[in-house]
Amino acid sequence: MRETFVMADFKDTLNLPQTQFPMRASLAQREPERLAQWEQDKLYERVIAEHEEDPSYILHDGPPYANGNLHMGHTLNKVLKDLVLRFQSMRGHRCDYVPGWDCHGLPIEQQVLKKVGDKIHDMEPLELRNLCHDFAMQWVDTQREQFKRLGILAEWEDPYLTTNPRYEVGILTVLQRLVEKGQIYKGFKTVSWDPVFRTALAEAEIEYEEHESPSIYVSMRLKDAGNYPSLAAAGITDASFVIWTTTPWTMPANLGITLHPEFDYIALEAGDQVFIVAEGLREAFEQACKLEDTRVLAKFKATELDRAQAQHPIFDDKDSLVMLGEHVTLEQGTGCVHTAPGHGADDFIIGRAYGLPVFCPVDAKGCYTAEYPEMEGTFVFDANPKVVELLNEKGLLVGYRKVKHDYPYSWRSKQPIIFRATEQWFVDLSSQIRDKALKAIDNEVEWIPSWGRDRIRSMVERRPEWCISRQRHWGVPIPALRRLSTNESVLDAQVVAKFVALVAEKGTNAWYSEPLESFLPEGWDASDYEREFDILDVWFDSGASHTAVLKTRENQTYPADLYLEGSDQHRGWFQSSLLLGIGAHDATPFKAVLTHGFILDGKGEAMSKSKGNTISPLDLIKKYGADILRLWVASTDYRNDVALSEEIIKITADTYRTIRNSLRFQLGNLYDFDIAKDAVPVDELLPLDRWALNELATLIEQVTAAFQSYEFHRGYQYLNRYFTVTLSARYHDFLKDRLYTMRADGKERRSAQTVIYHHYESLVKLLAPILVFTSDEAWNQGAREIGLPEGSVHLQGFPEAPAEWKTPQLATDFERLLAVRDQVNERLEALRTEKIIGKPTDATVDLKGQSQDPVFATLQQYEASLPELFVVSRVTLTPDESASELAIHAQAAKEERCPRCWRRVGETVHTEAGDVCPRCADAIVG
RNA sequence: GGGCGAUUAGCUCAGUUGGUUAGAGCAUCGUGUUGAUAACGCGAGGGUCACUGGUUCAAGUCCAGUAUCGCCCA
Repeated sequence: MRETFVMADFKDTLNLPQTQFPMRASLAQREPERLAQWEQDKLYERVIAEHEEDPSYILHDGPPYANGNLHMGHTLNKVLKDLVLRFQSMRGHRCDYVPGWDCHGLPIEQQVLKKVGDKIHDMEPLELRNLCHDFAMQWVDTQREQFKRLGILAEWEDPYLTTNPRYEVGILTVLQRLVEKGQIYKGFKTVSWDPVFRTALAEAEIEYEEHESPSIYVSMRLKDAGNYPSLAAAGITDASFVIWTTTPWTMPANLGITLHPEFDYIALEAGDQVFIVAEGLREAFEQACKLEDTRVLAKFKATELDRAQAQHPIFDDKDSLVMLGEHVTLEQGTGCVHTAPGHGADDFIIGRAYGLPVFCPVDAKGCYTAEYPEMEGTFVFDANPKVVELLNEKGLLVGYRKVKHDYPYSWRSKQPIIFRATEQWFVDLSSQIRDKALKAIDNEVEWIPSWGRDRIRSMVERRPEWCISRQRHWGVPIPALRRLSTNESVLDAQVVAKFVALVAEKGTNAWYSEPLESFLPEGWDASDYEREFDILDVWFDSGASHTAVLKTRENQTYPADLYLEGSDQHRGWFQSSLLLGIGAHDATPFKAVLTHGFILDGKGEAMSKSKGNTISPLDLIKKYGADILRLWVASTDYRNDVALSEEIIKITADTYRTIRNSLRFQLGNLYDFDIAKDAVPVDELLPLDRWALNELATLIEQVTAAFQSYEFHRGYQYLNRYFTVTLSARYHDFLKDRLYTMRADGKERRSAQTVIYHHYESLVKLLAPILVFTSDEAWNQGAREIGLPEGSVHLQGFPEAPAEWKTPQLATDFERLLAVRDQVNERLEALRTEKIIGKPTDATVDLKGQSQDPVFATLQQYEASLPELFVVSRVTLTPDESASELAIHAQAAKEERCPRCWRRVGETVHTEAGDVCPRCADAIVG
């Protein structure tokens, strides 16, 4: 009872940590408060102002699509951008960051159409466009708040929106330049067509799903079979090609049969019929059509039948042309390929080579036109069974079954698409743009990681023409006119220019609302023209951002220093930006492109709503706080895909706690320290403190190098190891005795405090790009408690270690000492296990070694620091020239423990407060 | 099916131009402290470096193939 009282008494004489910096972060509650403060203080503007005179570093934001809540992909992307920018800013750059949104396009239009329902039929395009606009703006507002909540610093008050007239002018300026350079043409091509939305689709808008199709084998009679030598020689007068297709509805559009010029074909007798198929597919064909007892009557090369005629399967009065094409394969079918130039890309190409017309008796809705009167108005997928039945009735159906295969579906309508020849606008890549783009990819852009170059290169090399027109309403109108007298479609640079002038004032709605005359150049006859209403592909919108933003806003630069997006954008935005940049300005819009991977779940599988394994950043913020999410982002090697699970976030939160507590410990031990008055000059610091300062200098260099090369996860690892090992397990642990028990204003304690002060200041700044809320909180608390500069940490520069902090020799020496410490710890642990000691200060350590041994020599050199380093009560060093290696012996100290500092040093001095060791006596008396 | 990637302890990451028993932190287990205490220390266990084959005196590291996962395309 009495002893407890006395101990409590001494506790009051110690210099224990004191701070108001709370151990618990309560991020979910406190972050919004700090955010409000930043907004009130106009933090973003102040950061920019701080770097007004510095060289700029422009990261150009890729616009997310404004149609839903943020998901983890957005989070990863925007946090990475924020990390880059905050680091660059702190390193002395002016980083004007203009965030953007992609606001046009089918996904928005479709969602609006869903809400509108049937009313769409009596709605003017302008009315629909206005609804789409409102819809997009609402999501812009929502996402903006969500991005802000993540702590993303940006020009949120004036983002770029692809619907903004100022931006639309940029889009059309690019179009105008391309028109002027003759890089836009109208082509008649087979395109992927969404019959539900009645629009051509970009490749990016197509996905593949399992689909059940009828698989049919159809015979088409070869005309004048007896005229062909190989057949005649075998006495064949009547033979039929067998074609295979899974789209019976394209049979009416058949104009030909394509064979491979080098394959062997056979005339195969089956019952009373003779079929012509590729030899290599005979077995598969017989199996599929259940043919037995067949016999090969003749074998010949396809070239023999080039340009032969076959009977059209649907129209009795039409023929089908036999052609030769390399694209025919032996993978499936019969080697005789049904060719309908109006419904397939390969078909279109081979048909053009043979001079066939394009026959496409299917309209925009996917229904047969009057060109196939028997089924006019029938939707093609409904027509499939009817066509099959018709072929069966005509005796042409050789085989039939149903197959499941991957079939292209519309990205948005989720319905199967068709291929259909239509008139569309294209950007001409064939001549100049592609070659220049490839050169730029090779020579002018840094790709991070480096394989990005190969990836985008092969994509650009193989990319077909870029179809930029869409038959939709929600987008930037292509100001094309139809000349009635010639029925030609005209895209004229002067018209585009006139339109651009009106758009600046009234937005692109002008195309719908203004009189035709206002777009016509001098001398054009208004009665001979009418407007067309195709709109631009949204990839053109966003791909023009370099013109609409980088070249338009004064605080931006062309090219940008960095584009930073997911690796899917090699096909998307990076490519559209590059092609349009080259096309319009003959220059790449970016100096460097950094890509990140995708978010996967804890098992390494893609997150999707259908799998139900998605994690919402909004939920995580509510539960853990944005700083935890940001720390998680910083911890990942995002160049690959990154896994996310509740477990991973929890571990991240634990790391956060370690960091926070270490900062709290440092702050708490500086409560009576004034850097201006109490600082110990660097060259007078105790060796241990000098060592720690050198460690800090190394950390700063490591973290800086890691951040500079965008490897935040390496910075994270360095920081984490520093907090757990260098500080918590070592330096802080060494220091407790000195900080708590020695005289408050003594040089020993002030030496430690000096170094801790530098640590606190540097560490908070190092963490600032990542833990934006916590670092600011810690900085403000530091301003209150230890005299750090007032204001936000985000107005501070990134730390740089003064040369005098660096003492490589100490690092080498301490490496040796710490290795000995590890061995000492093992001995102490053994004593602890045997219940001989409890805390390390219950023990003393004896070391014996050869005085020549470098380790022993180092121990001798730092003899005075050893008890502190080992956290024991006494260390003796005994030279022993007979020892082969360093002998470490630890044992329980025999001495009484000082009731104040708990060290067992033996000597006691009487003071008014009680009997204590001499050092404590000095501390108490002051 | 094609292009580009990835695969090192339960988790996040290191592993230098191929060169000794593959490292760190977290997590786990054990334990100490109770003067960082919803905190901190100490110790321990845990990896056939996805798999198979090859090159080499020597391979986590180079080559080829396979598997799984991802992005893009067909």
